[in-house]
Amino acid sequence: MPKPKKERILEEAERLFAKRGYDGVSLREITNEAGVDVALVKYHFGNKQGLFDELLSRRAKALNRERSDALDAVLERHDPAPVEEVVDAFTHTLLNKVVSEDPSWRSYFGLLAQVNNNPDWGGRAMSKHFDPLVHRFLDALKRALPGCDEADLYWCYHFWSGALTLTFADTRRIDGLSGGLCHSSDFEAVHKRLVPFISAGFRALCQKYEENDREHH
Amino acid sequence: MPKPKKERILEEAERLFAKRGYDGVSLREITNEAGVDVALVKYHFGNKQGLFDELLSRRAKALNRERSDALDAVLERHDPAPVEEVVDAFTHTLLNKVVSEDPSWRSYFGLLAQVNNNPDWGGRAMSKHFDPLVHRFLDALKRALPGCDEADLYWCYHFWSGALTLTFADTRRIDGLSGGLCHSSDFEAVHKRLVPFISAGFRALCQKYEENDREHH
DNA sequence: GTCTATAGCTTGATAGAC
DNA sequence: GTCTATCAAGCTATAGAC
Repeated sequence: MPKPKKERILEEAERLFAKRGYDGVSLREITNEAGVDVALVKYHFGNKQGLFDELLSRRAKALNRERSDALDAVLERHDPAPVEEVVDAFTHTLLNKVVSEDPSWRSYFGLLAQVNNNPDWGGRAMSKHFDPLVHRFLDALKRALPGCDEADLYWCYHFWSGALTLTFADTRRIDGLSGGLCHSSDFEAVHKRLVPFISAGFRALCQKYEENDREHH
Repeated sequence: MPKPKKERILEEAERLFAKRGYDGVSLREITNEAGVDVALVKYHFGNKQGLFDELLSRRAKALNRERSDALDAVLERHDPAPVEEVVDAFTHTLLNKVVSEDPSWRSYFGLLAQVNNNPDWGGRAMSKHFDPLVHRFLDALKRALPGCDEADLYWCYHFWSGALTLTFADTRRIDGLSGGLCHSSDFEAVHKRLVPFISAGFRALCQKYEENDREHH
């Protein structure tokens, strides 16, 4: 039994939008790749924007639940939890999906990279789907970093988000820059490094008191 | 004396491409905003891609020299220089231009944000214009972080680049996320926080030995 | 659900007059 | 350098048959 055509449209659209952005792909290209007729886009999704919105939201729900559960698991072990564990709970789920599962997740994150950096409507779209979850994580980080300034916390998340989405954009720039030493699509390498990098940033900006009474200037 | 039309095209193109990306803007929209005829694009730049390339390169040269000079100034004072000073020399120049000078620099950095996150040809374009400069900075950081792993260094730069360009994309997401506490276009606020954030990340991943013989585990 | 057929418009590009 | 005029191709969207 072949895949439903609606599903084929979604898959190809996800793949192509991730590569070239909303305006860089036409409906005809999507439907040609999917082997279906253009008119089906109207039938199933209303129009191009409707197709795109459907792409964004269909995976967001499951993803949010999964990451929320990951945070719960950390907080059950200890609350306040160490910065590293909270950061890892946020990032872990994404990078795991990219490495091991269904390759269409990779397209989805590429899509999010496009949206996150879109100055026109990307901010609103990201907020709509992910801000409630982000607030949960920032609350946990706030407890991990007592006395921290709220604005610092939000800016740290901003830097984190930028580092993460550039990774998912998979531009292959680092391949050349590093002379072949690193690879843009080596998400295991990122996984190993992103959590300590970001955690150190949070601590540097937001950690007002050392945990122990060790001497420090 | 009115501005040359060639200049007006460049200005409007920069502004619009920064907002909506290469495929999101038509030549007619650019030339309408500039109050000139479409055919002038062909005359001055050959075609749409030629116009875009000209936008990328015309400011890159001056920018690279300025940042290279900033690095020289730091290294003259001390080599190896502290991580913070090297990171600051890279970032300082950009953020200064955005805060105080000609508003078109802001458009230019918005453009770079689009390019840096473009999976299709963005990596190549960024490399072409900026990799030599980046290598100079990474060399300085390598000396500041003796014994560090090269791959770690490149990935740190990658995270840095993502954080910086999401800032320049100016998506206004942080405005809503923070409930109005932070503003996407508040580059002074970023300036204050980006350098310590990124420096801490570099140290966390790349610093193999403490500078003093202070006790640590 | 799926297709044919097409309307109506915009796109990038360009030849040629001035 | 600048404009008028136009082209061929592409686009999204949709009405209507099956």
